[in-house]
Amino acid sequence: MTAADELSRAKPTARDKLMEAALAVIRQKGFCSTSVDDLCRHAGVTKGAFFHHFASKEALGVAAAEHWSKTTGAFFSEAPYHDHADPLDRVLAYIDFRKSILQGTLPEFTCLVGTMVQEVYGEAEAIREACRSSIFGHAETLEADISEAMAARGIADEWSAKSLALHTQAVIQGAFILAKADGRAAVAAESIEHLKRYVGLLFGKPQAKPESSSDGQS
Amino acid sequence: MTAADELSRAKPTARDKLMEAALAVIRQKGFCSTSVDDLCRHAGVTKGAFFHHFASKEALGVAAAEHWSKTTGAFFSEAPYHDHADPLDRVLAYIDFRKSILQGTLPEFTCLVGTMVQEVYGEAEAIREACRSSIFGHAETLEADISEAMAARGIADEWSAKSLALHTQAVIQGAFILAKADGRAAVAAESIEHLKRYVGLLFGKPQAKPESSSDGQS
DNA sequence: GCAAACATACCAACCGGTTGGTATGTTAAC
DNA sequence: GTTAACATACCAACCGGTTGGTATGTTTGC
Repeated sequence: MTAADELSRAKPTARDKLMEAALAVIRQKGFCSTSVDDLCRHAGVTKGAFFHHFASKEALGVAAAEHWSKTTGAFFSEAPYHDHADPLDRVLAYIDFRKSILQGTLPEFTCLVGTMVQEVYGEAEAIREACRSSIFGHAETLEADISEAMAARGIADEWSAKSLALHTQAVIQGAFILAKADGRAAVAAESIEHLKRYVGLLFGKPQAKPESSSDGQS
Repeated sequence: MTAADELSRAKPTARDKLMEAALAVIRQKGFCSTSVDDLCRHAGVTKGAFFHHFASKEALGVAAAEHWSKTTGAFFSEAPYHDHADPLDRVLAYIDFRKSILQGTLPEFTCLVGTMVQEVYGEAEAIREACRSSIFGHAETLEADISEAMAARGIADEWSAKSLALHTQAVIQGAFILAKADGRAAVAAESIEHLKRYVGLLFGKPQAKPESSSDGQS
């Protein structure tokens, strides 16, 4: 039995509890408004434990961004949108999936690293870089499907697979901001629908009613 | 001579200086990381002056959002993109304009209210509402042109002028986040290009090379 | 096998500095 | 001479971070 097995199975360490607390509290209150005491209280650990595991609050921010990348990476890699045979269908299903997970309260579905990087990009370089890596890394998981879809349809336009992948992330991040401003998720869902329509138009897919997407082969 | 004339012309009051400081400092450091002392120092006024004009830091945040609405509202209403005869050209020119002002450092061209609302949406209801009003109000200035363009082309799809106007703001806000994460503006410009391509495709505009846009009439 | 030596995980109390905010002036305009 | 516009001095609470210390392994020498 490895150490990692033991950690993940039975007894969560103070570090584990602090990571979980960080995702929840920072998404609700933001990074700056979240004090170290807040995190310790929420995690049920003491300040001594906090600074045993993290050299500073900024170090926790970096760790939280990396933890976010890991957990969301696993979440998306196991999601069902990869099952489509056609690469374009996979991209469109990804967008549908992003829309479908806009459920619950705002802190539950908004993005930790998008929130953090907006706050600290100018002050905490290490956090900025960790957030960049998370967002751009996630975008890269889309790039292959987009490239494949472009090749299958002989598309070689003025836009690249990479830029379209990043654009999807921009739309999603922007949708979160509008949702936070509006206090509800509906406006975010509509923006993601526009994104899906855009990708469909780019690849010459006939515009269909959003309800019936069963005949996915183009 | 009105009071407003006097304010804007000769001697800026402590309030004016604090508003100007708020735009600069909050866009650089974020709302929470900006202390009242920071603002006073940057504005060259004392704390007494601050709390003479604002009941609290939150009240300054609300005032800053309203000031932002006012100044950017004037900036955009005077911008040249309104000059096109065709309403679609006005919308496309607006998007071009948004792309063209991605100049200088990040705090210089990013959005104050988009930054603030992401930080405080759950904690400071008054600020959230002021930011919402700023973003959604700006989107409304696009709605008329979009509606007109839809009517001129007989478009009545599953999407509304309002939702497209809000989508443009989502893309722009999301582009700012990616730019902050990346530390450079280029990624934002590419996302805004995607937005322009989307609007063009929505309205059946033939996709043209971005260089030659002289024959704007469709 | 077992104990000394060391490492890890965690805790309660505390520290100096900063925070938003206040109480009490002083100055200048009408 | 009253009122709005500022300045000075100050406060209690909170901030990130440090301290000395304990409990519980883990390794190593013999």
